[in-house]
Amino acid sequence: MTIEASTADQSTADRALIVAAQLFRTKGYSASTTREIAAHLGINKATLYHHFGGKEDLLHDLSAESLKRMKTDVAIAIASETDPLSRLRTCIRVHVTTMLADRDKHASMLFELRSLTGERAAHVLELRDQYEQIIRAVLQEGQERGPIRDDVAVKYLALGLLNMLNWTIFWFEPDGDLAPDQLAEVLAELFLFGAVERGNSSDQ
Amino acid sequence: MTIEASTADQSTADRALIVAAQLFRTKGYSASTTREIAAHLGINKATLYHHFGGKEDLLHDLSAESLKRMKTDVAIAIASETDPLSRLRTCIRVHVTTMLADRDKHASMLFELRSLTGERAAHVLELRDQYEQIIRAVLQEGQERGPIRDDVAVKYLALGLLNMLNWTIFWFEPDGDLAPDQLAEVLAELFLFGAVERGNSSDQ
DNA sequence: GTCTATAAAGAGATAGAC
DNA sequence: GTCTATCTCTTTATAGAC
Repeated sequence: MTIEASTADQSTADRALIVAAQLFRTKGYSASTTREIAAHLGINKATLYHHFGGKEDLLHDLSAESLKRMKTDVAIAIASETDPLSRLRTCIRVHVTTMLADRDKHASMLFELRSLTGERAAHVLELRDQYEQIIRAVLQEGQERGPIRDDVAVKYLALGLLNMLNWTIFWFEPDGDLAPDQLAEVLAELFLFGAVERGNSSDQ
Repeated sequence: MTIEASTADQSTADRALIVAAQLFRTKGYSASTTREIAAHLGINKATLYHHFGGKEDLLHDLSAESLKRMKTDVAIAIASETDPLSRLRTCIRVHVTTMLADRDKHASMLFELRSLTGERAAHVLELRDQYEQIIRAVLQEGQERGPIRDDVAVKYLALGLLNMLNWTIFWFEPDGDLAPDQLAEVLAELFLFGAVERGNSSDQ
């Protein structure tokens, strides 16, 4: 397993987060050891503790990094869209592409959140809630000023949307037949317009 | 934590799977110990090894149980439906209700599949593939004989559908405002007809 | 900032009596 | 089928030299 590729001119701390994320996504947080992480970094186990207080800090830091990136990317992207539907489409596209641009960190955050405790857990949960609030606001705007149906509560629109988008990180293969932005397009199309053909009398 | 509730007249092996599933879902497979499982069962650690070859057997057995139940329930339910769209609706409803009826085992299967190795992994993956083939067949039939759009490949329809349904097990709260069959209805509505209002000129 | 060495605890699993 | 007792290995984390 070659993990260290293209982490040359980064600090040891940054490289540690990259390596940890890859291990956490593949084997899970609990099954990954600080020994492995140090080995992949080419440093001694003890050296890792100079950069981080402990194993859980690695998970906290990479999770926080993942969510902050998500919040920033999506917030910037939707700021330049005025039409509610375009804004939602942009939201979906950036969510998927940002997520898949760093699969390891985002998957680790999504799957291993339960392994965080105390203040570290609280902080990451807070960041997650802030991000989801952005999504819910876009959906609500779509109901009030756009074509989004209002017979389904925003809560469940957001639930369905995040289900569809987040779980993708499990299945996505970088060498598959769709690039991240193409996959995002398919998922947006499916979420917005549904699996049943439009314009037919068979609706509902 | 009271786990042992309502496992009275079951074999020790069955009770062990129930207890293991609850721990695996909550803390993850790797972070759960055979000591904890035995403690919740009220038996000694060593006794567990009379019923199972090892910790991984617990995960394998409960995962296989989860998938076999899913396959059986869905296969029986769709057999009595002839209309392609009704069949898909039924598929979604049974998937969600069966899954949520035993959250612990299904969530453990979904999340901890990566912790299985060798033949145990191969067997569970085979069961999962068999189940997904049932879903794909229903979607394909919907394209050929029903109103399901054929501009999105079955592969991605299945991906989007399973994303939306499976991830729900993470968020579902038994004491929430929707019962499993009501939640299934909302998700079916969303997947089939999309988030954008129908019948408007704003489509596409 | 990195190392050697080690502490202290917890893990999965087994032997053998009852 | 269940127990006591224990083995063996691995884990996270720290002390202290360089």
